[in-house]
Formats: sequence, C-alpha cells, structure tokens
Amino acid sequence: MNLLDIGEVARRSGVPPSTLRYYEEIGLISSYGRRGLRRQFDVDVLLKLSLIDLGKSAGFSLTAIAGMFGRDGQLAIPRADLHAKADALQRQMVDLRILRDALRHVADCPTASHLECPSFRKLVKAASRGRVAAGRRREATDEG
Amino acid sequence: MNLLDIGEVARRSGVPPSTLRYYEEIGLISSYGRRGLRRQFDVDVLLKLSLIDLGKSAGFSLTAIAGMFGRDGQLAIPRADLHAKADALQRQMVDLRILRDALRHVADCPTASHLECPSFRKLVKAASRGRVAAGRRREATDEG
DNA sequence: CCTTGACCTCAAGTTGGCTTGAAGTGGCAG
DNA sequence: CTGCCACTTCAAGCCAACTTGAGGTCAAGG
Repeated sequence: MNLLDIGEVARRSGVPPSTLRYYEEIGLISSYGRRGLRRQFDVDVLLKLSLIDLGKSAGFSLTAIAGMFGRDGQLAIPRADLHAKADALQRQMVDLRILRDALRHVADCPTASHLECPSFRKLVKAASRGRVAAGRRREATDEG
Repeated sequence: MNLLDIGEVARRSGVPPSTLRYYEEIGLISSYGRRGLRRQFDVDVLLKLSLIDLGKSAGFSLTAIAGMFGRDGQLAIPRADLHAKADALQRQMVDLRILRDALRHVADCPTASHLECPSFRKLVKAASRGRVAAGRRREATDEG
C-alpha cells in the first residue's frame, strides 16, 4: 500500500489540507493512520478526489457524493440515479445553450433596450416556460 | 406602466415574496413605489425574474447576474464581454457533455468496481486533467 | 539539544442565498 | 368601527462547504 502524507496529497491534488481534513471528518475520504501526527493516505485517494471534484461540478452535494461510495469505498450508485443525473446535465446543457444564444443575440441585436426586443423576449419566455413546466412536474412527482 | 403588487408577482413567477424583497435589497430588481405598504412592480419584472432564474441555472451568482443589468435596469454589457461570456458558456457545455458521458458510462459499464475499470479511470483522469488545466489557466489570467 | 516547519485539534468565522419570526400597518369587507 | 389579512421591517437563523486562528506536537536537520 503506497502511502502519501497529507501535504503530498494536497500538492498532487490541489486540494488544501484543511479541506482534506474536512473531507475526512465528514467521512468522504479516510486516512490510514499517522506518521507522527501526520495523516497518511493511500494513493487511491487521488482518484477519489478527482471523482469528488467531478461529482461536485455535476451538482452533487458532498453528502450525496459520500453516499455514492459504498461501505467498502467502492462506487455504488444505482443506475437509475446515474441516468437521472445524466438527464439533468442534459437539461442544464439546454439551459446553457439558451442563455448562450440569448447572450449572442444581445451582443448582435441593434435594439436599444433588449427587454423590449421581441425576439429576445421570445427567447427568454421560451426558456422560462420550459423551467416552469419542469418545476411543476417535479412538484407533482414529489407530492405523488 | 402596468403595475403588479408583490403577491401577484410571487404568484405569477413562483418566486416567494421574501425572495423578491431580498432581490430588491441587493439591487437585483426594483419596485416602483408602494400602494399602501405594498411594493408595486412593473410587469417587466417577470421577464427579469426569468432571466435571473436562467442565469442561476447557468451557474452565475446573483452578484454576477446583477452586474449584467446596467444602472438603468437595462441589459448593458459590452459586446465583447457578451461574446466572451457566450464562449465561456460554450466551454461549460463541453464540460457538461464529458461529465454526462462519464455518468452514462458508469451506468452501463458492467465492471464490478468502477475504480478499477480502465476506461472509467481514463475518463476520470481525462476530465480531471481538463479541470486542473482550466484551473491553472484561470489562476494565470487572474494573476496577470 | 534545540529550532523549525509542517502538521495537529477545536472553535469560531465566512459567504451565498435565502427563510423565519416577532411586532407593526394599511385598506377593505361587513 | 372592527377585524382580518396581506403586506411591512428588522434581526436572527440556517445550510453547505469551507477557511482561519490560537495554541499544541512531533521528527528531522544543524
């Protein structure tokens, strides 16, 4: 078992020691004893940290991420959840595209007040109709 | 000027009154006087709220969003900035796509332990290389 | 042996984005 | 005129995810 002490993990991963200690405290990662005072981590922690970073950027909370690693530290996520998250990312991409298009429109549209430009309003309204409908769907399934 | 009172705005937009007051406090939206005690908002605030929601879902902070509206409440951003922002959104979309594909892989890959699945490791490493590089670029430009 | 510096613990502070609670007010229906 | 209710203010609280600070410890190098 190839061990690294916390400073080395921090250096290699870019995650500050304070954060590593915090992650250990909440059970997201674990250390293998100490050398003197210093926590020792298995090199595998680096991959786990990448996963954590990835998960965070996908919008998972740390608690949710912790839940994705089984007792044994393996990844254990129900397939349905993964697909659901992938779908959510898909929707987020759609939002981004709308926003990007709206921005490009604003950049290129000669109308003085964008809030009054018909095609801009159309873009934004189309977007908000989508989100309101999605919200309603979520509520409905939450209640049911 | 078609005015709505706060309760009506809340009903129509789905944004709670407390949040509307909060948004006004931080200068994100503004009201046009009162009727009795009640804030009156121009109907246009609904469009603005859609924009705000859109911006939030694209990962902008409220402060950043506020910065996108000029002093006069109009969208007032230099064209170059708008295009830069649109490009940033484009990059963010690419990241999301990578992540989405990684999630779908995990959902469909039959390997018992994803941490040991070579193609998973490859995906995660590729993704993290991308993010670390992006981080370095950000730091570099921040410093410069 | 003594200093140095990277670590340690624990508590408290910070930021963002709100929500909640207590106490007060304005206008309209009965 | 009374009462109600939707609003008002202001302060405080809350959650996540950390960071910061004070004061302590250990092992290695000079």
